[in-house]
Amino acid sequence: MRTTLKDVAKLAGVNFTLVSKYLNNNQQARMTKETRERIDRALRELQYRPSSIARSLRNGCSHTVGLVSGGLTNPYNAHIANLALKIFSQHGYQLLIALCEDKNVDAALNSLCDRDMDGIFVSAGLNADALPTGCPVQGCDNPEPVMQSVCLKLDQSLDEALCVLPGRVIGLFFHPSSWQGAFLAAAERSGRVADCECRDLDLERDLRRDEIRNVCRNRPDSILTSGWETMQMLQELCDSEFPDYHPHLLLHANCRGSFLNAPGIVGVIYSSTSSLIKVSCLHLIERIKSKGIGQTPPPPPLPTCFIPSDSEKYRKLVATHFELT
Amino acid sequence: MRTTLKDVAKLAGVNFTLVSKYLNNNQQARMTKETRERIDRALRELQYRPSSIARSLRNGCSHTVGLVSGGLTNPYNAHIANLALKIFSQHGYQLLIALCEDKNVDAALNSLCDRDMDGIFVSAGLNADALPTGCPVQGCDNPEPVMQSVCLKLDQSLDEALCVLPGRVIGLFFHPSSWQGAFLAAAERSGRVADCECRDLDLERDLRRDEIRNVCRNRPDSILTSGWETMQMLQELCDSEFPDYHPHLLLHANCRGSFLNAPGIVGVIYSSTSSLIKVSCLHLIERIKSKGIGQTPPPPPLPTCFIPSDSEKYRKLVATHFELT
DNA sequence: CTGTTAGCGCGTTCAT
DNA sequence: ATGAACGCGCTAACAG
Repeated sequence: MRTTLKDVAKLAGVNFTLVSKYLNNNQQARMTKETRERIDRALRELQYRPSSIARSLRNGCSHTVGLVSGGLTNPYNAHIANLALKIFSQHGYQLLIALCEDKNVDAALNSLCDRDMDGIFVSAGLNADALPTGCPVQGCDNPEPVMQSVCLKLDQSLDEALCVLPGRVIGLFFHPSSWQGAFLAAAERSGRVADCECRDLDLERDLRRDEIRNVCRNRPDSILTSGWETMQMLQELCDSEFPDYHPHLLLHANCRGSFLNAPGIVGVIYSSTSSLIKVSCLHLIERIKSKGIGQTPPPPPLPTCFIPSDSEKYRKLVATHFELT
Repeated sequence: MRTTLKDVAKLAGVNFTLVSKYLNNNQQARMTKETRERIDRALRELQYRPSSIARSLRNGCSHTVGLVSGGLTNPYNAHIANLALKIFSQHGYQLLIALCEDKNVDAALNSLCDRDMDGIFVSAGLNADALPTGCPVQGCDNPEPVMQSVCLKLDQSLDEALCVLPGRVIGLFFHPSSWQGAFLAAAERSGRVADCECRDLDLERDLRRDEIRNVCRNRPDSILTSGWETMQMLQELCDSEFPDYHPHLLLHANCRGSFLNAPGIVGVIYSSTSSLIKVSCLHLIERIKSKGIGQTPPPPPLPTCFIPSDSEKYRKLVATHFELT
């Protein structure tokens, strides 16, 4: 049997609500020093642990947020989950992870709603059709209007990047993300719409590979990829199947490491996934706390920067072990 | 405001306990077909979602299990967490992950106990000093007596392995795991206690590296390592700092991949981490369900097998992309 | 300063 | 077949 407030109260010889007060109002709960001590002693003697469930029921919030994530076998997803876990726990929230198969976010979202979440965080690259009402849902780098998201501010970086990418350039991006829109807009600004093409990458490894192969067959002068995995695949493919094809490469680097030294890379657009996640998590916490009190204005997009491969900054980025940032 | 049973009942024109019955006793709740339909309609119209918190309070169990895990940035931990997530959710349990810094498992364990877990799963390589009472705690491959665990059955594999490892052999293992004990016992059986030495690996990358370097300085004829990361480090070190040192290598492979083709490897002791986790998770679920009814007998140790590098089996293991198994 | 009371949403008797 | 009452453990408003 579980030890409850009443057990503690009985042992201390007081009413159980007094114990409750002692627990919650520790500072300003004014009572005899003597009773305070008696309660304290009983508390320790019985090793009392408040029932978080009863508290949740009473207080109307569970201090739990859900995370919709792709498989943790993917290091990118794992990195995000790991960080979210830390941030939320630092702020007194527990994190419940709901894995979503393929892109079936709605099922995961629903399963979380059945569990009385205070809020839901949707990992990068995922998008839902409809949002279950009831608690704030926070996406990240998701420009679709379905849920609130902190996005990447890419315009300036892309303008600079396009200057060093000659000829026809194909952009390979995951969906949803800020990249598609920003890339097309940058193409417009630079007057190279005819040269710029955008393709969506699939989450599944094999399909992704196929798409990259298609691009190689197309032989654009430049390729702009999203993430280090895509870049690796691309280079493997070029080595094995297109040994005489050497496009100009630019990638979205949310990581550091010596692999950035690979030939053909003319630069990166750098952004820290950790920052993005952090800002997003904190904003979700804000939204949870201000529930009903007032709307929390969405945070500004996260700045990124273009780093050409012949710069000092780039050398620093390269001179480390591989790690997601 | 949240829609409750009472709201549904009001709309359906019945008492709210009837709705409850309809929801839980779905099969034997005998009522007029007509009321049944009315309830059903109201249920859908209001999009009613039962409060899992209230249910938990009432039923005395939260259908939640905790997972104490190291950082998900480590692919091994991520692999375990990912699998545990799937298994538990398949069986109707949600998983709450508590990250533990360094080896401070007790803190993580305690934080989980404050959250009314039905059970707690402690990831591989982690051990606690004392166990918080109140719910079953399940380790995995943890031979320490602190918590119940499914371990690896290594004796036969190690006997075979020792036959192909000449001279002085050093075993490098994480702690806690079945390896230390099994290795020493095998040394005893083979009459080579004097030749066999056991060293514990640290979780932190740099310290681990240092220890491996120490071993290389020692120049044993054979090295038995635990896991692919250790093997990689070892090979990197040999290449860069001990180019003329070429020990016989045997590793605990819980993975496949072409990297097993590395020179010096004379074989692996193969085991599937997935199987270990699966068995452990299912056993924890058993223990949770049989709470008080009767003790659940611990499952038998998980078999492993020795695969020499000149076998057909080995070739198959090697001929794939890297993946944890 | 301390005790009484009500109710969070739900499931389970026990009456009707 | 349906409804009333009770309690899971806790907090907050109100009395004494």
